[in-house]
Amino acid sequence: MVKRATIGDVAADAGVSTATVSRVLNGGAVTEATATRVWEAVARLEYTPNALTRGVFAGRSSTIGVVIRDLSSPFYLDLIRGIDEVAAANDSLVMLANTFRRVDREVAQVRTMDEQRVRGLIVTTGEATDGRTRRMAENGTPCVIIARSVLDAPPGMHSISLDNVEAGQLMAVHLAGCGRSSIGVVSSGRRTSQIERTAGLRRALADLGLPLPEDAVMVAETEDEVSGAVDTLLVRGRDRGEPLDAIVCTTGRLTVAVHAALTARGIAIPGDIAFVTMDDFPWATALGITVIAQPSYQMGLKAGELVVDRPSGPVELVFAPTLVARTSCGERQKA
Amino acid sequence: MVKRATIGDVAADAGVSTATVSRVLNGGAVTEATATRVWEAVARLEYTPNALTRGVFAGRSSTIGVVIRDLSSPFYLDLIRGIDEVAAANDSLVMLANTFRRVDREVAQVRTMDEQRVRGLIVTTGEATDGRTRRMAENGTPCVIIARSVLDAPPGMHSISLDNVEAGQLMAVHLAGCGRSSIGVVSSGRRTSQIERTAGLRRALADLGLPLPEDAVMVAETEDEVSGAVDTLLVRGRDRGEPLDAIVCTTGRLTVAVHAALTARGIAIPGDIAFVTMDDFPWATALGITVIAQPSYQMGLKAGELVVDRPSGPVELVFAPTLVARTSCGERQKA
DNA sequence: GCTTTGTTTGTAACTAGTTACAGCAACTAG
DNA sequence: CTAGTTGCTGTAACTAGTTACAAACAAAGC
Repeated sequence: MVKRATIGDVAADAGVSTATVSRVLNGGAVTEATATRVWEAVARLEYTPNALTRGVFAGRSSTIGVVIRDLSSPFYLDLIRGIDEVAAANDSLVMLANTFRRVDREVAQVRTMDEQRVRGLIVTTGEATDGRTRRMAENGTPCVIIARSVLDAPPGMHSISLDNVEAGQLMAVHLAGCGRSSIGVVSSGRRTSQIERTAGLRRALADLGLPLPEDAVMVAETEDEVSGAVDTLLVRGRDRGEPLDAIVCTTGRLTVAVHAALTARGIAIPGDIAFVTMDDFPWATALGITVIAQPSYQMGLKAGELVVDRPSGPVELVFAPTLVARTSCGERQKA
Repeated sequence: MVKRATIGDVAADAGVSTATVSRVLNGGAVTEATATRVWEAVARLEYTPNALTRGVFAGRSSTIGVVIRDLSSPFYLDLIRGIDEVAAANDSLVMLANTFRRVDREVAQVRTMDEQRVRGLIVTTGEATDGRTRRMAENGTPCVIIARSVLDAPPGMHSISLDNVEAGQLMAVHLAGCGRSSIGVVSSGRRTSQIERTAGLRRALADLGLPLPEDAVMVAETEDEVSGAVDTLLVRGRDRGEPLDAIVCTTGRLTVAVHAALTARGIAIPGDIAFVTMDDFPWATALGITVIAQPSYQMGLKAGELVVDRPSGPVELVFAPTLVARTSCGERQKA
């Protein structure tokens, strides 16, 4: 095993002090002749500076930490792409952690990010990590909370989210416009985003004279629970005397499962039942699925900028959703 | 801005030396009474140890570096999940970099990973980074090259790849079994994996008495080039007097584009043309697309283990592909 | 009661860098 | 010819930890 060259080795090889090598590397005042000799030594010894040591002195590393709940969601993928774009433009790297939707791992990974003294932290975690991110913000590490807003955020603690009420309303108006009136909802749980989307949907539906009964909303935590939830929705609609003519899914994570549950029962989309879901994805076009799209790449860009630019106060950004109409709600095709 | 507590602050607060605090934190010999006082000080000051400083002393950090060419591919997503699994079990984090398929960024990011003194590096880059990864391996940083093999790898430099020839052969046998004889191939370029898959396909086809002409293979570097490539393939087949009855895509990255090109032309799958592609993905079931699946999660697991376990010699692992038959090749359904 | 042994703790050196400050040489100005 | 200024370089202190070594102390053995 070959030992790595240190700045001391380079200094010895070039016949100067470590201070001078450091100055050459970081652009201080040095003679051109000295600089040349140092660069030659760097090349000869294949010197690669130790970013950890640099980080120790600077008080923080140059990497941006990102904690994601579920890497498989296309929303997060585009978000990361946006962050990565900003990171690359600022000589940063992205340190990514996936929590697999487990709270204990969220807490552990945010702590690790803190230990790593990340330049900034972008998280999609729940409230369990708020204590630490708050403290990190106070310690001078900008933190960006994605997909929910934060009460009484201290300076340096930001949030980026979607206007979820608006997302629900867009769905309601679109479904009503397509002549649907008996709607079932598959939601994914207790997160604020889910509740707001359902609330927006319900309010807009009510405004259109189409009340959404409480029992027309089913919660499915995992993909396995989706099939049963869809069944229940179908049965309840029939019992109510208003067989379902539309299914709304309030989370992109369960789109595949809901779609599979419907087709497995031989239900035609949109023939029998209309289908709208959250988050655009590559195959939505091929499948003709109408979705509410989030500007996830833009959100990632903004998150990265908040980390790099370090605005003084807490910043709260809310992005507008857009409806991408395709064919899954029985949309009339343009002639 | 509140300054972070250091080990010195904890020591002062507990009335001991920094050495004792370090011993409490890392499990050295200390009285229970001292340990209690130290832990109380840690809690009181909300002390978070600096992983950078630890890394300086240890000579390396505890994070695993991963450089990915294209985060949007489901193959890489599962690979990362596998790596992350091993990382989590070993108190590591994954530091991820996306190169957006640009060689200059690959080189820069592998260098940054080296500067960060990652515990190990897992890359899906091209040959341009081999010089550095070789050197890193010699310096004691295990490197795992994904999706291609490496000639004369030094100790600590490993490779994990798919049996690409076998993948091509599986496609050939399956298509022939479905009664297809005139096959067009959309490939994505000069990478070894692509060439091997096409070679395997051609060889197995020839064995079955179905030669694959040179001009039945089109290269599409980007998604934009796919539509034109498919057109050319269609025209050439017709000119040859053997209109295409199957299209093979040798990269998962272009699956969406090839599928879209086919459906945009009103070509029915599998009615008019059969379709097989690489890499399984969530929507493949819904769409009935037959694929050659890679055990990407397992590959990630192995990659992570090579980093953590540091076997002495160079290890070369080749995984077997499996064909997941659905309906896109006109498969006979089981009764 | 003294020596031996073992445990706990502190001192100080070490990791690989950065930087404040001082020193020294060369050049300019009086 | 000397004083002041400027520019380059080295010394040494600093970052926040870890650890080898030695010292201190108590308990046990003789």
